[in-house]
Amino acid sequence: MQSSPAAKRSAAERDPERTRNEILEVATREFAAKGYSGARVDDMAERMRTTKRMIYYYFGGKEQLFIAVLERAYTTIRSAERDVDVDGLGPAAALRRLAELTFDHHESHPDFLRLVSIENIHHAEHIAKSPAIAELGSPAIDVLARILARGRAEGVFRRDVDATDVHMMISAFCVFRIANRHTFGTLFDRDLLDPALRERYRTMLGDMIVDYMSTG
Amino acid sequence: MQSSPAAKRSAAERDPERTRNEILEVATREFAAKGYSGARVDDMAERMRTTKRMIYYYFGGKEQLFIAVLERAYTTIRSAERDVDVDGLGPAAALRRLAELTFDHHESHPDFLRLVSIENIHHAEHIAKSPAIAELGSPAIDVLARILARGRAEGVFRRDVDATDVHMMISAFCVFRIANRHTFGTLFDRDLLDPALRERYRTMLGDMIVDYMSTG
Amino acid sequence: MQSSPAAKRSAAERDPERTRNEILEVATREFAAKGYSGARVDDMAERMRTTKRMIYYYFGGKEQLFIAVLERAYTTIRSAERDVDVDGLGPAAALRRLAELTFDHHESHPDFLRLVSIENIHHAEHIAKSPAIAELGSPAIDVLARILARGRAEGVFRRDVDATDVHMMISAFCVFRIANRHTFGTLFDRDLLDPALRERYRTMLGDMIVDYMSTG
Amino acid sequence: MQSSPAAKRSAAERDPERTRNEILEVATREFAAKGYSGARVDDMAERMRTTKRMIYYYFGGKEQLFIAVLERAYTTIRSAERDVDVDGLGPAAALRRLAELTFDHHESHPDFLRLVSIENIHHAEHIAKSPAIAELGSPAIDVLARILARGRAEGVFRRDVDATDVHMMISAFCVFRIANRHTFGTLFDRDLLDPALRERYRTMLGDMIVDYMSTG
DNA sequence: TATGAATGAGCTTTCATTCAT
DNA sequence: AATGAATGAAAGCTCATTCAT
Repeated sequence: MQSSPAAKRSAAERDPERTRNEILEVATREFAAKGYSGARVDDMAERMRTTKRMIYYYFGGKEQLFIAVLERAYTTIRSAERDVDVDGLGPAAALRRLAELTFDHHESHPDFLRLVSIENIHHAEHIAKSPAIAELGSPAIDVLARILARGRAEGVFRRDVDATDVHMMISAFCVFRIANRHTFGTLFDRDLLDPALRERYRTMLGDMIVDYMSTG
Repeated sequence: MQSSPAAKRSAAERDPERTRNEILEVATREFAAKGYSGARVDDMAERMRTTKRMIYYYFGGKEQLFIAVLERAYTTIRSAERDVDVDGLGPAAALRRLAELTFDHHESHPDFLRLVSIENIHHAEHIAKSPAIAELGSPAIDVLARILARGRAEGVFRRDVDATDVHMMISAFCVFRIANRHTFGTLFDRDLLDPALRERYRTMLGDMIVDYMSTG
Repeated sequence: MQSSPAAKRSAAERDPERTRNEILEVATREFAAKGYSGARVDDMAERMRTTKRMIYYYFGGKEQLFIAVLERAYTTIRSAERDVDVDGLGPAAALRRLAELTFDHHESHPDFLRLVSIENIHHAEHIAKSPAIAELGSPAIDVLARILARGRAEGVFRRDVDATDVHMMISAFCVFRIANRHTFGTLFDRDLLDPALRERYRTMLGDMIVDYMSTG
Repeated sequence: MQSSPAAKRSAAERDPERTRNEILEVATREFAAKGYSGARVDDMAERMRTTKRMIYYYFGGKEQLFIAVLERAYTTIRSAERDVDVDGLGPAAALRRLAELTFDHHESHPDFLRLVSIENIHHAEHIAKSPAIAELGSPAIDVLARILARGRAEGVFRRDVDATDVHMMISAFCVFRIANRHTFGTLFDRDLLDPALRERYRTMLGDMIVDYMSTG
């Protein structure tokens, strides 16, 4: 039932940090691929150098493991948001740059959005249990708020929308492309992630958000 | 040992169509609430007037039941799309009307979008198995194509985008509001489905799509 | 791990009542032998004609099974108590007869007292969850109360003790002999259940209780 | 992952005797509370200043720890029995005094009797493995034998019973009150350990044993 | 004398499904 | 057209214990 531990290098060579990380990596893939309920602890174990027992040793259980996976995923995107540099740009260009950052991050982290979808299916009950995620804040919204203020001051942005709503609009576009890829592709015969279409959608996003902010 | 079927009215009073429908209704709620893997055939049975055995009798198994649930949900929305009337309206107003139809339908059918999210988690493998869903076509895109052609002919729409992409843009906004409600609400402390915000988001959607089409 | 069900006669030949009873019988032996925590559902299953799965089908879980086992055991002894006939006897003889009934029942139902000991280790939490056990009442105490009243009326019993305390005194003697058999035997080198000593202890019990009631 | 031992004072400050004692104390409580099989080595460790590893270091395993716990408990009661002073008393008073010693000891050491019950559930297999416990002898029976001899010589005790049986009779009463407290309380709605009833039961015990010995 | 990290074996329970009429 | 009883297979999790220093 369980692959012989003899066949695995002895417990990740007693490097706890590495073991922990390997578990998180494998778990991220498994949860993203099959959802929270569909994911199998046994299947994860089979793809690790450790045994299933270690998952419980390090994380306590399937649910806590899922929470840890979410924490890692959110930490990564929040960190990317924090690093965005829009200082030298005008409001419109800055807005476009920020939107593209979201676009790019989601494209290069397809597992992240799957986890978010899964978490929504479960009514966000797991992130609610993670103080760590709440503490990450929302750098994107902070940056956005500053861009919007500048744009309004300069008369470039004529809409009076708050940063959270603009963030929602950007996210909606980026998230849909990834999260609804499969049904959309099947029903409308268009692969939203076709590399040939990438630039088109990236530009469309920037245009959409800049047009919206500039009109009114 | 299963709850006494004697307590349940004998097999939906021998009305097969009604029994089938009740199963679908209960199953829709259960799948939407817990996902495909998280849904429990036993739990569904407990909420029915029939027994679990009937689910197998009528549908064959959990997967076929899920496919039937998806078919019903897609049939409903396609039918709403087919009924939209934009004939007397100018291109911009028609575009807005169509977007609002999607907005309204998703808001009044929250289970539908949950099912779509779930189906995406499962790589759309179930709708791929349903010829019925493919046969429904995509009325919204057909209507949209006609609106866009008219708009371009009248010089109102200056963007050269195809109907599928515009449909994607509209859907992205509407879907995100519902499907990502829980994580968004938890992380940014804003309930996207707050009735007090409904008109704001509905208008924002129309503005967004019309602005985008009119600029360029 | 699990003995092939093919080797077992098909599901107790579809006789639910019989299957239920067999499970209870095997479970009584296993719980009595190893305690609640020490008992293994797997071990029970191996001694049955059914599979482990049936235990969950019929009883729901290990705890509910234990409760059902207790219910059966208490039902049996209460029934024996209800059947005692002391009508033609004088108070002292009746008292002795009742004490001997308890003595005999405990001796012929060694599992019962082990279950009671186990239940006490668990703070009686399981019988507290069983309305069925509470409803059995305590026939022994009712009978005893009548004997004591008669004895006092006739001047035979001079102690003013209530029935519950007399019942306790009788039970203490009978229970100890069975429940503490092992430690007592090991420490004092006397097997309290040695058949050769049976009459001696049975008489000792009657003498003890009659002497106590008659003095004062 | 185990609670940081850094949070615990380093190994009981390098006082082996103290560490050993703390382990025994915590283990006594845990075993008494949950039984041998129900007790958890992990739970004990959590209540100690040392780590779980030390249990194995000092005692070897769960079973040896339980044996050590029993040894400590039996040593304590045997010591109390050895200290009883009945020299200036007449046989009846001495007998009563000895019975009360047992009554008092059991009342003030509730864990002891729980351990004895638990050990009986396990067929006394652990004390059988402990030469130390056998070597403790049975002071109570020795004292009792002398009292009985005196009583018979003086014509006060007319029953011809041996000391072991009298000890059994006394123990039965005292043990039942503690060991069967929970089921008795639940079933007959009487808390045998209610402080208000203490004197009543203590007197009842003395009367019972003296009456019995004096009659015949 | 002490200890942080790791773990094999086995536990209770669950789940979609089928048997037999 | 319908159903009560049963179930194989596997899931998540726990437990006393040992490894390696």
